Amino acid sequence: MARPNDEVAALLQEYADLISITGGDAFKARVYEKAARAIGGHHADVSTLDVKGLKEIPNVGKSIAEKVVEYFSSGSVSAVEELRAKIPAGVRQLTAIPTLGPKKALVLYEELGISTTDELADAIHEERLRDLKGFGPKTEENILHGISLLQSSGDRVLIDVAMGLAEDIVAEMAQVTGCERCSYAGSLRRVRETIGDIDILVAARRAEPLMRAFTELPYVSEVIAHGEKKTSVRTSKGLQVDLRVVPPDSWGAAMQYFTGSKAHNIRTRELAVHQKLKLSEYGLFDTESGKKIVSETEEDVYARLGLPWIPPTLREDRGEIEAGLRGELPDLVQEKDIRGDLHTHTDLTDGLAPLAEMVAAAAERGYAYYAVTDHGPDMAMQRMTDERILAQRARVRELDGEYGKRGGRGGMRVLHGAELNIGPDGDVDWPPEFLAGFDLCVASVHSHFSQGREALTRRIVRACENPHVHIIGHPTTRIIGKRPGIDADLDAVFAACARTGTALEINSHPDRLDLRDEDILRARRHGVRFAVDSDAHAVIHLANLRYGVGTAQRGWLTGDDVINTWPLTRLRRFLEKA
DNA sequence: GCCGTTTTCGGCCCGACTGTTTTCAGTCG
Repeated sequence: MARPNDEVAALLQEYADLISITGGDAFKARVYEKAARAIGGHHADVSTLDVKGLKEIPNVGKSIAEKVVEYFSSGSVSAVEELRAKIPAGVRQLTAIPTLGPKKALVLYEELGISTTDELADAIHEERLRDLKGFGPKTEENILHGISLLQSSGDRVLIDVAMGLAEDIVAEMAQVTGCERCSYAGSLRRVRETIGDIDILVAARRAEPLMRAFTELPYVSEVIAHGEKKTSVRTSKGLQVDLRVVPPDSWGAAMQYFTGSKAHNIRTRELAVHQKLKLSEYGLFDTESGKKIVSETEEDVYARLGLPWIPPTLREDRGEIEAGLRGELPDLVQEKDIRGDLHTHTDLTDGLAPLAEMVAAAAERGYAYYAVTDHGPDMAMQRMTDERILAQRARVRELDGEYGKRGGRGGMRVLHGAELNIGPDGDVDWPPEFLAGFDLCVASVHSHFSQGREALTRRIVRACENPHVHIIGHPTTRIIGKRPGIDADLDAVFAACARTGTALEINSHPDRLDLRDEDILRARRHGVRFAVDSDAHAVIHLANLRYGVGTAQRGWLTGDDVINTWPLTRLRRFLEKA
């Protein structure tokens, strides 16, 4: 079930789209977009707010506040309904076709009555677009190509897939003569959970050799646009990659611009305008004289706008500008702050690597502690028994003895834990006296995802109330792009975690990233603690932690919010759940 | 439609590329 805030955000976004399509005031459309974002990201449930409360949300004024109230009291908004009556839903969907925007969509509907993708494809094949003003042969071709892209998914990809490709391209570009600096930017640098396209930025005096090398990369299947300053390609897997080449002395302004987000950039440019400045990817300029003020580093650009450097993971216009102006940006948790991983598997259950290999790899990462948490017996296919887990414990204690003495700072302590299964009624695998033998327990939902909302909520709250459960693993159980999160009352779960001293996991596996950033932001307001874990089932998965840390940053978490940045003595006190 | 250290009206981010145009509109990010 969608949050009320998300429902309203979708409705306002639809209204904004309909305003654009009907040729309404573009500024008005933008305001509705901004309000949609603000409401979608607002911490409080907007269905409980009155007009006065709603108006306190930025970019929500009287008119929009009244529409929101109207929506919750009557189930619809008359202004939206009026536009819906004029423009079939299919027309709005036409704008999902790349290269086809609101203006062309309206022409197609008004002149030819086209309101679906199929009708559009037919009309092109019947050459009925030939007489329309602004529609030439190339436009027809682009639309047909756009339709096929839309139909062959062309979806966003998981962050690890995009990161692998981006790091490869950056390495390739760095080899090209004349490349002075090269980096990825965009949503990848902001560590969004999925990536729609990859932005690569290069600083060089001459762009041409880089553009050529870029289009000649082996996995490029199509060149979408090819100009002096920008080239866009599509890879054989359908991912779009944009290369921008800027003069070396514009590097900072260009990184700031191409990192985005779009909403964040609009805010920074507005700040510039208010100071009689103009901000673009080439630098920060004085509006009147046109003279460049700064552009070499991001720090310079932000500083001249009166802001501290804002970490990319915060650049979503979720209050980071205001916090920056007040000097109250959070001191975000960093990957180097993580002292240990608290959720990992071995080949005793469904992991691939033996205990000793996982522990050795963890020590290699410089951890101060590391927990082994294989599945309990309730996950029947894992064939866990008391004997097997106790034998593993004995081996863990031996390894703890070995690794605890190594290294300069007291070595790495190896902890013995388990990943328990939260059953349909909130019970977990073993009785309390057996659970007491573990150093820590993660507990997760693995089945019965579609119980009712109340039952799901009660189930997880019960797990929190278990004194031997320390961390709720992958709390919503979503699989990105495959399975939605469970429909539990997350605010009730967050409150229970805060009350019982149970941490919420930020699972770093790229197809989970669970909790997600927006839920972290809400949970944080309840005073919950978090554990950023890899849930590694193989040695290479340990490195996924970077994505979990990025997600934690997107949830504005500091090191103090994350229990596995703490020294072991403080962590052990937390595990007592006193 | 929202907003305000140029405040209650008049602004509202900025630039690249493409296609259909002879000077610019549309789309995208």
